[in-house]
Amino acid sequence: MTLIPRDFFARLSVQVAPDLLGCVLEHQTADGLVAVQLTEVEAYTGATDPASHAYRGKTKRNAVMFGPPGHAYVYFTYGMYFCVNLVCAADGSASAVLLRAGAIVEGEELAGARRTRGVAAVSHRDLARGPARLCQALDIDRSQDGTDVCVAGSPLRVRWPDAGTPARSAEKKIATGPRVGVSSAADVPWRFWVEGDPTVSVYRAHVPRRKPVTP
DNA sequence: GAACGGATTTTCT
DNA sequence: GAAAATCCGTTCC
Repeated sequence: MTLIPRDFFARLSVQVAPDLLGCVLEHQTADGLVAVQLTEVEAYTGATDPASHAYRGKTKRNAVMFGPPGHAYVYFTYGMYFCVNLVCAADGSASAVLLRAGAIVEGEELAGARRTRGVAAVSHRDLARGPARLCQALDIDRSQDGTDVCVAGSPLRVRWPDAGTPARSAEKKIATGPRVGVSSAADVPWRFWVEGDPTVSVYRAHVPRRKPVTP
């Protein structure tokens, strides 16, 4: 098991994002270990990216994005869900990669239990298919915000793929396209995924939320 | 297979 | 007051 060095993240998020495909995110909790191999990510920057949380400057929520690379930025969204990012670029520069989807490679039973919570069973491909689902399967929430993922003692960390699972080799093609759920800067192809992988979430163009009916 | 509404916090206007 | 880096159940093709 080899963790990814911090230098890897000390680049622009657009460069880090495609290299992250195939890497494995692990979360060690009291219940056990769940690991997910990434198949879909999106890059975000700061001041020059209108779709980024950091576009309008530093807030209490996005402060971690402005910090040093190799840390996790976890945010709560739509009143119900968490999404996790890995912070890139130098300290002081807001930049991150959103982890959108992946395949569970360890702790699948535990991940399934977290995802279903007693309801219908979830198929293997759907366990971490989507950013909020990925967090749910790994039991990630705001208490992991700011966690250093580059140290072995951390409960949340990122490592290179196993030797036998070359997801990011010449065999696998990487596709790019517009980011999901983003209304501004939709022309920037900063979404990266492993072509043909069943765990990649289906693309949905941004649909503006219909305004509430006020009779 | 696609489209819509609901849940509900953080942030900005 | 409204929109957002979402998911899920329901409804209608």
